Amino acid sequence: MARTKSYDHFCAIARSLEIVGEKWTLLIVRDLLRGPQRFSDLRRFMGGITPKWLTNRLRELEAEGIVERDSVSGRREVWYRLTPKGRDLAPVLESLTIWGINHAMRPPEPGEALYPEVFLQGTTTYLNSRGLRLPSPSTWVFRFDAGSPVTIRFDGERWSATPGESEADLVGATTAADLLAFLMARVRDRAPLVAALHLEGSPEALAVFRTALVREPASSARLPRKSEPQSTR
Amino acid sequence: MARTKSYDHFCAIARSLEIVGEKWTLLIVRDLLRGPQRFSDLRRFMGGITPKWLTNRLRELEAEGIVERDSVSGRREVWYRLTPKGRDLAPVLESLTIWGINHAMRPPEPGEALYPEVFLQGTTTYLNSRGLRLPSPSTWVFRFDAGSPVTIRFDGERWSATPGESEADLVGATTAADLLAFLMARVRDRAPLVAALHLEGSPEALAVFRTALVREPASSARLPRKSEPQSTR
DNA sequence: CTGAATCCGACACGATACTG
DNA sequence: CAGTATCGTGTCGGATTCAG
Repeated sequence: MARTKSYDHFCAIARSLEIVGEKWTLLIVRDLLRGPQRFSDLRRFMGGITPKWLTNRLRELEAEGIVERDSVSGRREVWYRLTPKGRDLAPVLESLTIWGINHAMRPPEPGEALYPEVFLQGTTTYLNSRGLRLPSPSTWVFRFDAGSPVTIRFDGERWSATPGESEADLVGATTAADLLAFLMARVRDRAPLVAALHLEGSPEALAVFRTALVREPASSARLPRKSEPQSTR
Repeated sequence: MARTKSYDHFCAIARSLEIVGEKWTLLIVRDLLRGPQRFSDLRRFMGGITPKWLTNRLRELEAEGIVERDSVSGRREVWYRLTPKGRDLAPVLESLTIWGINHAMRPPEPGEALYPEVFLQGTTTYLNSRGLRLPSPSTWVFRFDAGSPVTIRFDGERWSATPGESEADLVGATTAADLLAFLMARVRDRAPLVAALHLEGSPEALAVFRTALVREPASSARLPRKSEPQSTR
């Protein structure tokens, strides 16, 4: 990209980083992996990016053939979407997600932007990396007090999170903070946190959810126990 | 890291990039993945990094628990090596390598740093991603007019490149540029480039090499043909 | 209200020289 | 060999403004 971002080094990693290694670039790709987005969607999800830099990054990504602009004729909105070259960055973002969850996560700080679309995308990536499976394909929808719903799907093989609502086996109604608290807790600490998700669905679907994600405390083990700070999903 | 590198965003990717997203950081990890290195080794492989920034990055990586310093007592040398947390970054570098080879590589430019250790590391990552296999485990050593030899190994499952020399089925003696020209050529254009590798080994080992990496031109197809610029390994 | 452009200050980084 | 020191430039954040 810019001259100072060049490494002058014959190496695929260096070349890749010259293209996608600048600030914000990979976060833009992360958001576009969920589907096309408008300028203001991107701006919102990105927390503090200034419009100037969002514009710059989008132009650079366009010039590199990673992003395409769609202006819907008649409307003033501009939609940005990934090209196949951009979609091929998914493994990079997945490996960064897995490393981050294993080595760099801490509970959200007060002022931090917290979007279910974003952290559920990370959650499903992590579930895939851990090989968690359900006995059968399942679809769960989470609705939030503020913000759009998200659909989590296990297709029998892999997990995915997509924005919006689909026909679901299970529907939860909660807040971003409560869902995150549930996900960041160790499986054996989750039982008291399930209630806040307000899950609704068939008894079978509820059982599938709890079996996979919650370890019920043995009733004889109700004594308070030293809890480690480290979370284990 | 620095305040301006913070994203204030609850997202594993953002967190990871705050730690390893600054310039040079991932290239340092790339080099340390081949094994412990001294300050000056790192400086050499990195092309143009200034000592000040190499020091900065190493200190930050140390503070993050990604790199450890080893001062051999009595000697002035300092060896840097990865911690397990640092080694866990390997998938990130592999996915960047694969994306870069598929979407961002071009022939080396005149002034560009060109190290066999580095591009053979990328080559084996790419071979693994393509699933190329040999009929049996094999070890190939390449010696260079300038620079240290590199051992390429296929263990029956995966490829790896390690610095130094081991007992080998096949030994090549060549230059970095000639080996790179061979690797970047399409399989069907490689036959005339093999000679420059000066391979020595049993006829069986040579046959394994050529079968896997070279497509011999049919003698009836010797007519010149339009060549595409795109390389296919 | 969306999708930008502009000016300014902070600091990340590069180039060069020098030290224990 | 393994760093420091100094100084210039480019990248980025913050605030404001502008056009459709």
